[in-house]
Amino acid sequence: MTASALVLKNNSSYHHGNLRQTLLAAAANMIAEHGIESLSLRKLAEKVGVSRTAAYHYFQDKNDLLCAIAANGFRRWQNSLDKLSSDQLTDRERFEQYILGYISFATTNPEEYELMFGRCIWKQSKCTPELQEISRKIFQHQVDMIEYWQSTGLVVGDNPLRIAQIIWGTLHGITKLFIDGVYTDVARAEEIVISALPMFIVTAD
Amino acid sequence: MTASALVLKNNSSYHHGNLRQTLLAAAANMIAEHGIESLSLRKLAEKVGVSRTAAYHYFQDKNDLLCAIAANGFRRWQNSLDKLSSDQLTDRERFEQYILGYISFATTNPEEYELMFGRCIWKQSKCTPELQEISRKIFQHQVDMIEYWQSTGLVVGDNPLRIAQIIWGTLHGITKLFIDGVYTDVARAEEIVISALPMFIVTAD
DNA sequence: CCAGCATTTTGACAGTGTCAAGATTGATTG
DNA sequence: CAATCAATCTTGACACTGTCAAAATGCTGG
Repeated sequence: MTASALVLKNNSSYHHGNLRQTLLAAAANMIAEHGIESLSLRKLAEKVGVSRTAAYHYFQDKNDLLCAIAANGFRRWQNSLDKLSSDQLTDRERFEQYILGYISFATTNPEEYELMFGRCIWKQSKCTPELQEISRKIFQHQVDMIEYWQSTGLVVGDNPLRIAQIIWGTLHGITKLFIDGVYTDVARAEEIVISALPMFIVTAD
Repeated sequence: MTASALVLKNNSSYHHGNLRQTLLAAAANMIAEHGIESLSLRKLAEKVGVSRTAAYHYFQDKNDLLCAIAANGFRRWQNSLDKLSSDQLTDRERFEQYILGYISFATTNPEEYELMFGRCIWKQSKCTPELQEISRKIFQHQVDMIEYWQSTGLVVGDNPLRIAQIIWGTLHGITKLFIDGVYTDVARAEEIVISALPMFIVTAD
């Protein structure tokens, strides 16, 4: 049993402490450091100081664990969005901050982003009900935001859903070209997306 | 040795015939049918009727095989682009056909597209020189096309490279949201991208 | 104190990529 | 034509993976 495991252990009642939280935190760390594909349940168990199959009492399988991490990611993204609405900004400033915040979130947590919006979870429809719920809520929230900006005349187009899909698609695409390594210099993502802004805004700069 | 292996075998000189081509074709089929992540060298070998490690004489490792498949994909995409240039079209028609062709290519060969533009190959810089070469050429070709359309006043913006990156990002993003399963109805990809067209074209419809 | 239950471990299995060493076989050369 | 050679393919082995069944552990309520 490692020292770090002992540190994480003492705050709760049962055998190992709250293993579920510990596993989630450790897994998120490992993913952020070494990428999704190099996370194995066995290495995770060893790092936490627990047996190979201990995680199976809290997660149905590996996919279930990944969904839980993704759900946490959506919660953090939700917080960013909430903080954005509470800031005192003009509509235009808020729109720009939304765009920049999206890129910032994705590029500073690329592996978490991949988990949230990538094929790993969504492709084979192995999406947890919890994840389904929270992600659907956030997708809707984003559509609502853009619909609002459109209704005030800030954002172009006449079909609210469509323009929301296009803007999201653009953000997602530029983001992924960078974090997947097709483009190498991640720092440029923000520049590019700023250049794209005028295409979405009605009044020219 | 299975019957299908015998069929594939007789056309060439050596032991198994041209195993390299056979492996590439079979692997591409398996990937197209069941997805990248469910392709294993062992299942592939069995399907071709050959031993587990036979492929290692033609490919350094699994990644090398995937790169070869991706390179083939780029060659097919290159052909589409060449065919597009030879068609007798106005600039605007050609631009629209390029956009639609991109979506069409990606949605009819989603797994190949994922291989060509996804993290699997590019992320850990395990990109073959051959793949590096051909992909770089095509990326440049696409940038050149958009630069030309911009020089004729068809496409918006003042920085050619930037607008090329943005257009590609939008295409890539919308594509990936669909083929990764975040959006479920792939048929809608084309509609969305058509709605996005006016944003890139100078004169309104 | 002990029965029961939540929690964790051990053992096992099938599957994976890949390496080292051996077997096969078509081509080449004496 | 036969012996050698090198290209080609197979066998054996290893470490690693996810996951299941069964056993062991240890806290908690009666």
